[in-house]
Amino acid sequence: MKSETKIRNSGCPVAFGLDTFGDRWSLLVIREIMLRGKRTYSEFLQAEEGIATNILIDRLKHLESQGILEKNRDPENRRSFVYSLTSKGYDLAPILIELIIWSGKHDDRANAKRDVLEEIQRDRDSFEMKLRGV
Amino acid sequence: MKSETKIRNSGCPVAFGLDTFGDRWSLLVIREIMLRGKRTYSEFLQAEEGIATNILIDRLKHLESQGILEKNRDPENRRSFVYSLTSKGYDLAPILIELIIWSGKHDDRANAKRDVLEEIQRDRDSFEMKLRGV
DNA sequence: ATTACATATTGCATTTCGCAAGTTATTTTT
DNA sequence: AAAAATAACTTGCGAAATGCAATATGTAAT
Repeated sequence: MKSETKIRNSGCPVAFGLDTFGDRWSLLVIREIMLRGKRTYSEFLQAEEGIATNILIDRLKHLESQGILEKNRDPENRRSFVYSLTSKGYDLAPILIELIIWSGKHDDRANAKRDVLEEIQRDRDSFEMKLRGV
Repeated sequence: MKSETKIRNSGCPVAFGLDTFGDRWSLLVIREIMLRGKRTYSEFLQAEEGIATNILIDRLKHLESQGILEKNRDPENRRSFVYSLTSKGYDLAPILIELIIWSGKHDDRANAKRDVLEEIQRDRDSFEMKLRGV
């Protein structure tokens, strides 16, 4: 996990966030958990974007080391591990929501999925509560 | 600019946003413009994080091709170009704000800069207006 | 014409990524 | 108890992206 060693450490909050989860895959893993209820390594692998196994495990370890995810054995399936968001991880919900709003406004592809966007527009606060599992 | 060819195109708004500006440098360029009033190639190069020249020009072209930036000659210095945000680019303000809020909450380094965070907390809406140049 | 400045490009070593195959640990089936 | 199946990794290697230094191109001032 080399990516962890390279820290810009500029003190800027934007740079801090980018160092923590600002790569092409971390937010997709977080989306799988927060928006789609996925929890295990093999479920993340099935995501439509097709993440490679070594990249996935690298990101899971990184996010875990950053206190965004935590890993525990699945009590219902002893050979499986469950990744879940910490409160620090759930605090990413507003970023995810703003990302969805931005894309909803600017992605004009016909196949763009609009259901989540409409749900946000109806009631953003309760959508955020839902993401947080409250 | 190979990064442009690799598009996940999954239809998911999170993936769309990540494809558009979800690398380690794009948001830093946008920060330079939106939060620090920087406008030119050489100003971006001076950012504390130290972006390489080839990466910078790659990202500028990419963001321009995505309609987030536009490039014009500086009327006051005819040998310089000015990059500015389009309205699509300014719409990234809420994402930047949420990123700053998240980092402000979770970056416990002593040197983390808190002035911007406090300004957001006092009045988020007028901070966003300020970023948008309104 | 020369110099200086600003933007951009090129070459090359290093790092990361993506894909396929293999490994380890645990559980189920026979 | 042995074999098969499942889940979570790990490894190897070619391809792509990145970082750094040097060079090139275009514009303006002297």
